[in-house]
Amino acid sequence: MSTTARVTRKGYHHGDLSNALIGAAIELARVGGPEAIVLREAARRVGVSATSAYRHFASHHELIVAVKDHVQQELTRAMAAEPVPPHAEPPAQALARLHALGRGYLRFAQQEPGWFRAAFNHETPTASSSESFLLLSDALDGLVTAGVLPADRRAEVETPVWATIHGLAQLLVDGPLSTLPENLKQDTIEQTQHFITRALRE
Amino acid sequence: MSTTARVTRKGYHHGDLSNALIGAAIELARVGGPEAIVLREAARRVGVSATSAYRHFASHHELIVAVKDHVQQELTRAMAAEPVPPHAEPPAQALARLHALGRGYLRFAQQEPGWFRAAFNHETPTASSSESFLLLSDALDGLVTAGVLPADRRAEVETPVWATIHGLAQLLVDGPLSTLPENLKQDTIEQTQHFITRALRE
DNA sequence: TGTACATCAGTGAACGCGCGTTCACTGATGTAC
DNA sequence: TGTACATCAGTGAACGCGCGTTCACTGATGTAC
Repeated sequence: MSTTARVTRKGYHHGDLSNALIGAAIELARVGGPEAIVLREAARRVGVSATSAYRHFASHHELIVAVKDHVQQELTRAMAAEPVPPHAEPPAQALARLHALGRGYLRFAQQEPGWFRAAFNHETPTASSSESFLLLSDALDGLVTAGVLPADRRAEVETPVWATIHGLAQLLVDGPLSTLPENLKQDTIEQTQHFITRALRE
Repeated sequence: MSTTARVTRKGYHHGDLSNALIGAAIELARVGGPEAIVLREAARRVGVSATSAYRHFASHHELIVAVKDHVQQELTRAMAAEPVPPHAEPPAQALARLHALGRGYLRFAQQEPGWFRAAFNHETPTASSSESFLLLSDALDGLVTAGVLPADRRAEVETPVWATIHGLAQLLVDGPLSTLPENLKQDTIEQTQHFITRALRE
């Protein structure tokens, strides 16, 4: 991606310092979450003076926002990349599509907890925060089309579905469920998908 | 409560410094969340040297844990304190009880976002983290007794219900829903309660 | 093609800050006789 | 009831650290003529 394009330093000018700093900051967040995004450390890793960052970011906060933006795109990617098991019947297919998004969300949260925490650290709404929401929205439209969800319930269901998956992710990654053995974590995920299906189904 | 018992300083010895420090730290968390729990600042507010804290806590971390513990008890209290509108029919009554817990949870999160964040900051399981879970567990038992929820689904429903409310709280307090006007926030809460009811009901 | 010069993208030193923690200390308290 | 003394609960100075940011600077780049 653009943020990881590495141009080996060819003298005084770096060539792609902005992206290099973001890349280093992303790596910091990956390991230590949002509070590990330290401007000086990012500069250090790129092999550049701390001050140079100010040619590309007005402040530490701007660097953080850049990382959040990237990480939210990664979340969206993980959701979209989750395979959808094929089903013959449209209703089952539409549900499978929704549940794949949920699995992608949860997989991302579990595999990259630092990034996940960075994505949702406080409200700092970035441009990319809506992208994953659009995927959910599409999947719900699909449920209406497939006749699983009545059209008049479509709107009221959006936030609850999101909240359920998001809450489970929080509990598994950062909360009281984080100490569960992996197989029990998988069980809670399946239970939750089942729970959502029940709430949606006419 | 014990942590807020203020003994006016009567000379060299404070008398209740441990609780006074915890109380100050709780106030810091209230305003600024868990990362605002700063040992030196708590000591400053109590009017005592920073070092004195080490007579009562082995480390900064211990102070944080004490705050988390308190704050989790507050959450439990908020859940238990939420009024339950009376219903004639046992099923409706059992559902009302569950939903009151949810409302208490969400009210606490919205009214005291700093505390809420402190309660769930990373995993640092405290003794009190299970208390609010017990309330949920009781309410679900009540749903089984009232015939709303089949006994064999009782277990699989616990985590999803929790996740849904917890997720909504996160989205409202710290996440993308935090910028919604208050009335729309209330709408999402009602939608979510309805969503849960649907998922539970036989 | 060569040169003057504005602009751009870096540098290194320094500032001010506040943190958690250690250390050797001292004043206050309580207990044994 | 008085006193010696151990223990307890504070103190103040200091350490080492790392942060974000500012400043005046300098080397590299690109463009106008």
